[in-house]
Amino acid sequence: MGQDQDQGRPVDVRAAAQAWEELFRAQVAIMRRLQRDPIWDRITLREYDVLFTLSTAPDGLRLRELAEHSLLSQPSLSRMVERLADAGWVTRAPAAEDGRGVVVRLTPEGAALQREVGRRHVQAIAHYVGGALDDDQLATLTAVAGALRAAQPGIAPLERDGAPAPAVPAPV
Amino acid sequence: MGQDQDQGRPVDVRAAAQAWEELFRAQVAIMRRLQRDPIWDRITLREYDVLFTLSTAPDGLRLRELAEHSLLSQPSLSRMVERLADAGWVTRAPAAEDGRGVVVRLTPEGAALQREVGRRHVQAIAHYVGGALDDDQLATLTAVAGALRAAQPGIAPLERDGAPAPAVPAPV
DNA sequence: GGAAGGTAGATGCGAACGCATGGACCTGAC
DNA sequence: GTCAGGTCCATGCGTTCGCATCTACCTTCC
Repeated sequence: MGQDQDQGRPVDVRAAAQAWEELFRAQVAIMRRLQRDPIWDRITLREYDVLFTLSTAPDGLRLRELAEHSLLSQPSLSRMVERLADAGWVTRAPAAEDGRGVVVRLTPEGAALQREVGRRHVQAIAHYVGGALDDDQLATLTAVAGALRAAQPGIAPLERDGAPAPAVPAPV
Repeated sequence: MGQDQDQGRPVDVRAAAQAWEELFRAQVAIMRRLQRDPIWDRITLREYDVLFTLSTAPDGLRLRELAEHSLLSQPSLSRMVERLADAGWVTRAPAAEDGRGVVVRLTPEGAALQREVGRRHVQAIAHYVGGALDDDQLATLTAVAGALRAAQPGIAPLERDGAPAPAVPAPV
């Protein structure tokens, strides 16, 4: 039935696959509805995600920190921030402590846009998610999804075919 | 028919937003790990999703039906199916009942590829999801996410110019 | 101090995306 | 029959994506 895990606990493969499929499908269903809401004419949902993350950091964030919270690859995020800066919603400044770094900060216009879009977006979330689950279910979902995410750093990545990690290309 | 929950019960906006954020972040975290697995050298995860959906339909699916289960827009899905057909993994045939329609079907090669990749993919899911949650949590997650998705058809889309909103910052 | 290796972010480039639209076909009213 | 409107899929087009790579800077070790 189960498959042995590194921690030694048997894992129900079918139950895990089913849970992932439901989680994934639910997320897709909600996301598609959110994206159809009539509030994304000024920024895209992905751009909003970046503005939202920045809104939680008054002193700005390094591009690297922003990438950790983003769905995008580093190059894509770099270009998105460039577009956001061109639009006047963020500023890019050299990092004081690290000559390689870039600190991204919301402008007042960007903060205002985030608040305005966020106000309508959270209402939509309450409509689609809060309209489907009661308070107990919301709390349960928050707890279980949080546990799932929190456990990830402690789980090793999958190796290729049971082979050991690839050797360094440059010997001595 | 879905029930109209907006009229009977107040929605906790903050709890709904928090649940959505955790759901979304957990999905992103797992998806990023899955995409890094060394099993996507022949097809992408999105292509696998299409092959998987087709594997559940021995008689094939209309492109329209496939689009309902897909994350892609209709044009993107149309082109993806074209690529899958060029690779020899699916066939496209005119629909018998509808001259506009296209029926997409797995080839034996496509079915074999789906099974092979699927076998490794489900192990990865068991590793990342099953390694993070116990059986009770998996069952809970399956139930709540399923309820969230099942309720969506009964919830009306958001209208332009919605109701006034509280000042709560919204996650993605 | 200086070389070696690692990290942060930018950029070239081809692939894939979504939006808008077009053409073919179906349906229903008359 | 035929015409209007809707549905299904394909295609033109501009945008955005990720991968690979590059430059610049930091850190470590000798």
